[in-house]
Amino acid sequence: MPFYVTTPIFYVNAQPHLGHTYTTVIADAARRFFRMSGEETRFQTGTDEHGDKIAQAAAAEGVSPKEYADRISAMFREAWPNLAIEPDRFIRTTDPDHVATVQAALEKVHEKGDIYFSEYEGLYCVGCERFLTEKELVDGKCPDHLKEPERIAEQNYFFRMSKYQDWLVEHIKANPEFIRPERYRNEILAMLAEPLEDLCISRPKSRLSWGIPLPFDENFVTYVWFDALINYLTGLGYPDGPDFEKFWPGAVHVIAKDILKPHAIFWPTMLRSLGLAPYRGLRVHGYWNVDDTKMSKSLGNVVRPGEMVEKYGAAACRYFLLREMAFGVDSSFSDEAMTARYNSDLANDLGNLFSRSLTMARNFCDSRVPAPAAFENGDLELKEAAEKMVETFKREMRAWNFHRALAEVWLVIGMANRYIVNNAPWELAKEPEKRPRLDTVLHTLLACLRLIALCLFPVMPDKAREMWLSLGLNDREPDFSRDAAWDLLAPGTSLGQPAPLFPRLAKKKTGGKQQQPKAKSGKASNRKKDKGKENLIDISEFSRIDLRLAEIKSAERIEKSDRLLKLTVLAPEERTVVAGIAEHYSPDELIGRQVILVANLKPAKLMGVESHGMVLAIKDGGRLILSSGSERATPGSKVS
RNA sequence: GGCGAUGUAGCUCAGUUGGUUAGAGCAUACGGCUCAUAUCCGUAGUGUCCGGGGUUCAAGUCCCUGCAUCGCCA
Repeated sequence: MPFYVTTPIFYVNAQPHLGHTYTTVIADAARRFFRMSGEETRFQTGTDEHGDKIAQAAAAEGVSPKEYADRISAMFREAWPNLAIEPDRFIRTTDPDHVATVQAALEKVHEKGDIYFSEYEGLYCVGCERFLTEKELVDGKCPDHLKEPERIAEQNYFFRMSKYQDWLVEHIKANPEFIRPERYRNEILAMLAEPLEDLCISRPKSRLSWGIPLPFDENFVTYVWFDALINYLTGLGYPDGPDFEKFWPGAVHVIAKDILKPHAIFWPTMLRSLGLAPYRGLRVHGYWNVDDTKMSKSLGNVVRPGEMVEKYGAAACRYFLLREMAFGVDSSFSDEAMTARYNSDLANDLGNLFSRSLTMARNFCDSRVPAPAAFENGDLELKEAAEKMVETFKREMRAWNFHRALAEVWLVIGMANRYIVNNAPWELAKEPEKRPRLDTVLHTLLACLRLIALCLFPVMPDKAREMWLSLGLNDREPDFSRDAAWDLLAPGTSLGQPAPLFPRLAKKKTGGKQQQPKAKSGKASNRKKDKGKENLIDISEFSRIDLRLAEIKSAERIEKSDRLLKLTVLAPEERTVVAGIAEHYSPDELIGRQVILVANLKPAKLMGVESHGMVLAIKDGGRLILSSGSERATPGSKVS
């Protein structure tokens, strides 16, 4: 069946980060895998560009919404080629064909009678761009934006989603593969156990003009989901395009867990109303934390794909993302973890395996594929393991278990390294009568490397091609039907010259201590010396603490706490900090004061309020004195 | 508050339908090799499988309960 994989279209209110990168990398890897499995494939990603937030951000910059969207959208489009990500279509919700498709779809659903006009009254938060329920409010304010929502009564169009609820429940129950992993399927079934409300799909133009006008009422624009989700159809040329019939039955959407509900509930009911089959599958992944902390702008720990690729290269980044995260659950990124994977898996195990193999082929066989003689048990074991690897790899990739698929490949990489030591080709090379054995061993080894490279194509296309070419194979896209046989290396073929595939990365230096290799005898005494200095920290340890000047914008007491104040500070971005200073300072006298803030402290919830940093103060007996500079300075200035 | 997930070695995790002395990788220590990117190979470990109770000839695995962490819903 043709395979059509999509990422969500990413909202242009933020620049590409690790989360976007992961979604897009796995979509690309999956598409490469299915293409190599002989399927026709199509892969689409893009950007979502309408809405209040974009209009406001553009206004703040003094540009038009389209100009603003152009700029951010380009950042996404330009980020992907650096990671060997090759979508067939990069779609934008401002593309003319998309606007037309949204309107056509709305028209159709409207004609069917699944859209109705009704009044809605509620508390609207401009920041969230949505109505909030009373229960969501904290002290009458939106907990995310710390603003009181406005009470708005307005008339809007609604999609009769509830009409399709029973059908959807049946469909999910009848198709275990529809939503995966299973935890998310269960979550959706739990949500569907309650009656669904209909979906508001419009905003009056008076309040929001940056959107796609409703075809049946010029006074309204389409609100988020009927605009965004339709992109999956637009890209195939719905309703008449030649690709639509071919690819739609094989549609697989990759998403992060935050947009599960729209994709698992809104979208299938919309498709049903349109008279279309539901997509084939939804694949839901978890979040990437950074250094075990939520990734967030205010913490300044956002990982950008550009920086990551520059540091580690596209292949290593793709490998890490696919290997490190168990699909579906949250995982953690850190430079330490990345470096460890890079050095141990890529440089030491895989890279060195290729390097030593090609070197031996050069030294002992004149850089040509040798002809094998009789096989021994050890040879056959490696062969069987490599053949099994290909099968397991295919099975796990199909099941979206990328980490397991890769673990299987590395199992065989380990075996190949052991195979070399067990057979010691350098010993065989010393005795001319062992020539046939030497040839057999190196031939077996190279055949094994060929299958390893084959499996790695979807994961790291560029490096896999390097491996492939260095094995003397021709420069065409390999696939699993033609190339998965064990021995397709013609004796006599010339091989590439050995070169490090993944040069080792320098280990992170901890305070320069490890720069000098220590004589073994000196080790014990060094340790003792270090012990005496335990309380001293190195300058590098200090520099990990991000101290900044912050200006207090507002302050309020936290209910039921005598000591805590909730502060909103500028540093330079706005953030919420909880400080235990209520017994020493009143909220009023704090406004406008400048203090020193630990800006990269792990966020913590205190009395229900999440604090993003710590304000420094001096304890003098019973007194508490807030820290500050002796003169005023720009909020956000670094303290060092 | 309701529902659910997770809890296994210092770290990250695997443990299929209950079935020998509970595994892998990383990290650590020691030894070996020299083809290789200071790489590779071997050996050595450490575990109250979150606590408590139960079912069973047999429980990391099934049931009940408590705790912790996380998620979703309200």
